[in-house]
Amino acid sequence: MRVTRKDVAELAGVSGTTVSFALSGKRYVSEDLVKKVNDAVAQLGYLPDMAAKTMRSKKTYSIAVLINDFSNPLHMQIIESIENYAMKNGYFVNICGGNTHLERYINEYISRRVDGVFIIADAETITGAHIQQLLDKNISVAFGSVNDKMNPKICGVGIDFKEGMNKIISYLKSIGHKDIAYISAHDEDQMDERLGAFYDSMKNYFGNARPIVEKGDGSSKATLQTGYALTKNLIKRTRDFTALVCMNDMMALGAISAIQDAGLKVPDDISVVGIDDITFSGEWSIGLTTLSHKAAEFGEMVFEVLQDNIVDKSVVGRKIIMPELIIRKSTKKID
Amino acid sequence: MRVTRKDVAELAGVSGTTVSFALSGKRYVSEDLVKKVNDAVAQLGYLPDMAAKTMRSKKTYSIAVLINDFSNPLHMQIIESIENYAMKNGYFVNICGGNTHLERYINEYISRRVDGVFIIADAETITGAHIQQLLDKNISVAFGSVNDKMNPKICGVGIDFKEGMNKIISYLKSIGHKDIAYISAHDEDQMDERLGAFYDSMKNYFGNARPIVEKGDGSSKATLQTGYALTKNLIKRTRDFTALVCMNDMMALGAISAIQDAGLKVPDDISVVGIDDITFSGEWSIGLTTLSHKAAEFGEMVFEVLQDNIVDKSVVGRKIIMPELIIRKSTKKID
DNA sequence: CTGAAAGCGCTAACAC
DNA sequence: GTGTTAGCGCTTTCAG
Repeated sequence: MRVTRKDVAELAGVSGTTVSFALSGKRYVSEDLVKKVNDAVAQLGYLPDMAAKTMRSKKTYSIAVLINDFSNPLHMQIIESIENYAMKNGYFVNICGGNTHLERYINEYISRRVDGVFIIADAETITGAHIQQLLDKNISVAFGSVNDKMNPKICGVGIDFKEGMNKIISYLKSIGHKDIAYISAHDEDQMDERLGAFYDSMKNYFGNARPIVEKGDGSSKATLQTGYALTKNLIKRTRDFTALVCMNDMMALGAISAIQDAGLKVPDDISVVGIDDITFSGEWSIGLTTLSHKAAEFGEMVFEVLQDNIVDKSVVGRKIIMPELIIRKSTKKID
Repeated sequence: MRVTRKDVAELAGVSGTTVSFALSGKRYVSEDLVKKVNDAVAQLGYLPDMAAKTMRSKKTYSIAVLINDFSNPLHMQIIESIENYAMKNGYFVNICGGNTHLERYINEYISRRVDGVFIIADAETITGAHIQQLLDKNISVAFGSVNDKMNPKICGVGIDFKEGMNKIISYLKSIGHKDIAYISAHDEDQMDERLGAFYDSMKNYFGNARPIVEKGDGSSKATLQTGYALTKNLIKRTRDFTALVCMNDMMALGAISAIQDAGLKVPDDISVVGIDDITFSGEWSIGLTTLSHKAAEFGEMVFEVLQDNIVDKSVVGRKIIMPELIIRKSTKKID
């Protein structure tokens, strides 16, 4: 049924070993035989059996992505990019969703010997013990964030929100804004670097320690709906701002909608800035000014740190993406 | 390093064979020994080696999803659902993107012995020959659509757009609309059942063989931007409609934006209906009335037909999802 | 009722 | 330069 190395060897008139080495190049094989082997491979349509390879080498050339929010377009863009680079390097990508079957996933990773795992899920339910199980089995782990307290064996690619927020605020300042509000779905805590960065930036650029902020309760998600509701409340509370920075693009879209519903115009009355640069932010009719995390680069880096660690466990990559401000039409100079 | 079956056997004081059968249940093992084995497994934290299993059984308990549009939220919802059911049944999901490396992917599928492949990518570049390669190697194939001319060995889950469109049009009729327009990113051809279904429904319900339709050129994608542009053109051309059906939700969102820009209101002046029910359609401030394909069910069915075919190649499942109209706030009764 | 042993397809010492 | 062979960890026939 299946074409095996042995078939190739027979057709080429050489030993199985020679087929192996001719294909891998790990030891010299005369040109003559290499050609014979290649011909036989082509003729038979031979494809190596990964399971057998894995059995010997203990490598699968596959990584897993653990994600819990498939509806976040940014996550999907990152995964698309990871997959792209993985494939270029001969790796396969497994996708796993939700935090519900976490224990199961960890076991599967071990059972199936994935070489590495990228965790983009909200880390709440993932404990150090889970991670340790993977590391114990020599499986590389990368996070979609970076901080000082992280287990030193875990790789990571983070985003420099501080600098990113500075880019937003300095840009708004440069076009004449100084009363800048912010909407956040979450309350301020260690999970949300964005809000902290906003406070810092406002202090840096304006010496304003108490900027206008509208926050959701602990349970709200950073959705369009939340953006709409928060902005509605915000406008009811005060109109003392000319620019609104939103925790992410979806919320920004909701915010724009709320602003328009209130009879105001974007960007004429209020400039709106998002964060994330998800695909359709650029396609949006208004054209959302937003902070891009460069999903394609992000994905490439994730794959890079993972692969480096897979190859050599002593190399633990920590990279930081410098976000870039994409100026579109939702922001406008104040006269 | 790694705990193997042999270790379990030694600790439990039985043979490797008994460990196998105690775990698989494929032959009787005395309760006594089963307990000993289970204890040893727990104590050692033994996890089977999938590669070795695959080597014997020729099964990987994994399926691959081939997708070319990660930015389509509906696709992601479907994948999330597939993954969910796959995991429940002990399967792993591989994700592969883009049509660029198609040849590579096919080879990887064979090399890695995935049990099945679900193809949700636009089928343009995927030829019958590609599919045949997979089928030849006993790999199951499922499409995200169904039609009569399909290779009889390929499973599929389709959507009944005809009936779905009837639901839209009959609903609009029931609330007093009769001048109903449609925007489509693509021109009419076999790839786009939706447009054809619209013509049919309009004829059925109103005897109108030439309803108002605004089409993009062959190259435009069904994005928010396209929806905006088409609607703008449409409004410029005619205002002789009270309801607008859009090829998908993203376009509907663009349409709403264009309608508002034209100084009209949704749903007071124009009722808007989308198709797909992507996640944030419900979260949208306006609340989009849309046709749901029930992504969760869709994913479950895809996994089901795949698994059935994996288990028994003579079972080629073809299922049809009956879409459901979700009525929200973008549509309104005409007085 | 349980164990021994062959073999899945591959790699990499170890021969020659 | 090339070939022989011993496993990798598992399942399953065949013996007992």
